[in-house]
Amino acid sequence: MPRSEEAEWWANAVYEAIQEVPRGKVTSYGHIARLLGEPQRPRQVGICLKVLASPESGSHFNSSTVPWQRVINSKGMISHRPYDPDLKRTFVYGCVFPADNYSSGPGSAKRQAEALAQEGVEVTTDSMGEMYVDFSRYGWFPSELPSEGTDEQP
DNA sequence: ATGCTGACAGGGT
DNA sequence: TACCCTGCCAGCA
Repeated sequence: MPRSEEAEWWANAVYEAIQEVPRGKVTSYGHIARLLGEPQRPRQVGICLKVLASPESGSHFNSSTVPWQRVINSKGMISHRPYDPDLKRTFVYGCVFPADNYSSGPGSAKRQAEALAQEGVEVTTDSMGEMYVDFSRYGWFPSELPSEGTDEQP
């Protein structure tokens, strides 16, 4: 979880940007980073999603208010969520958070695919078991966030 | 303190 | 095409 003020700002910006992704569309971690003017930080976008709160937490941004399922990697693939069942935690990146966290932990990649299918996005599985979305049909890659650019005040 | 992990991405070989 | 390397950065061992 973000602790410093800057990290807090970043996480909130990431969540707000993701809320702009329309239902039935998908974008990439890297694109969210570019929209926020930080093209070098796609990983930190993934981190924010990983620590996204559960709805029960009472947090403003949580897995029911942020369409986390609409963010996939640049190859159009639903990213893996490494998980070590023996450790009873969702892998090694610092924060230990509950394995039943809806948007992360075991099975969350499948939940992501299901959530996408539910909003009309076709998810295909290749011979390796990897799940893909076709960006040419469902991709959302605007050059700017709706709020910026056209709407600047002098 | 140091080293090493990642829900990533782009460039180089 | 398929790796490999390099930024990126918070939190454990």
